[in-house]
Amino acid sequence: MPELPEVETTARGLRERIVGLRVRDVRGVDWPRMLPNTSEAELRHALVGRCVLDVDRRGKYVLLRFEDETTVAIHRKMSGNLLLRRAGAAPEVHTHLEVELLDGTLLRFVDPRKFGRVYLFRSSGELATFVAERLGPEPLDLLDGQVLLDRLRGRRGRIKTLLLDQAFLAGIGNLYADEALWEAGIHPLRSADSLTPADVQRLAAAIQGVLRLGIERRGTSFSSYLDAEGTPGGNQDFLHVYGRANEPCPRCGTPISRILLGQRSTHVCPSCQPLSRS
DNA sequence: CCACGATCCTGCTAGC
DNA sequence: TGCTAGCAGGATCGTG
Repeated sequence: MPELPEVETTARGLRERIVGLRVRDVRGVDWPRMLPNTSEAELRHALVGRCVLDVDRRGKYVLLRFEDETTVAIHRKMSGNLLLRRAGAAPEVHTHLEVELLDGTLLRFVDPRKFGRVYLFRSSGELATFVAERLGPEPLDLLDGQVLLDRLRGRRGRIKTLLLDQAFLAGIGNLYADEALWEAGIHPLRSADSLTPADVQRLAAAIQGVLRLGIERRGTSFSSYLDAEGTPGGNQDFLHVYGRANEPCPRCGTPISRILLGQRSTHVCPSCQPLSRS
């Protein structure tokens, strides 16, 4: 599941390879629903002949910035990968979009589960509106205990639910939420207003810590994540709780439990992350 | 504001 | 061995 560190790693990989290249062709859309606000024909018309100016990330979206304020935003959801291939590379299954650049490089959107989405924006205003409607601040920018405390004020929902809310903080998903809460010693079911300022301070530091380490290790390949070159990340070997149900907590040895929050699996050390603060 | 359930998809796994 | 049922999971939407 690509979350902030995986998307950041992909964006960096793409930036190295495709900035400055012009689009020759756009093709291969076999699944119209992945283009909620455009079509293959419109996408081709918007991109062919235009140069890639930069590749950015906002939340879990990769942003391909082209000339004339044209931006393509890609959300990979669970199983999507953005892969660079050399000219003439053999086709691969589950490819739902292929962008050919002038030097022959192919950028493929490969997504077995078909949950991923590709959006086209024709002006920076359109993109800004889209982002403002659904994404909160970037956790790696200016997030300290005070900022997080301010954002939590008045919120009484479960802390993990809030961390997963992209409008609250952008880019955190199930895996890094569990890791950050373990790091901070906070139970995922705690209500936001039960957190002390010290809890919030630790949580802010933990969020930044797990995300930074995730980026340093080029992402977590827990299921299907690959970077732009098709290489898995390295962070899966360093997870403390995610996917480690019944294994000993690395801090205290208590078996990690797996509980459900909403419909999603949540991993917690019942000893390091007590539900009632006593 | 908050919780919960349904929805979208398909590869994988557990169970028979 | 082969089949099937059910799960996973981010975001969105509807209901309570």
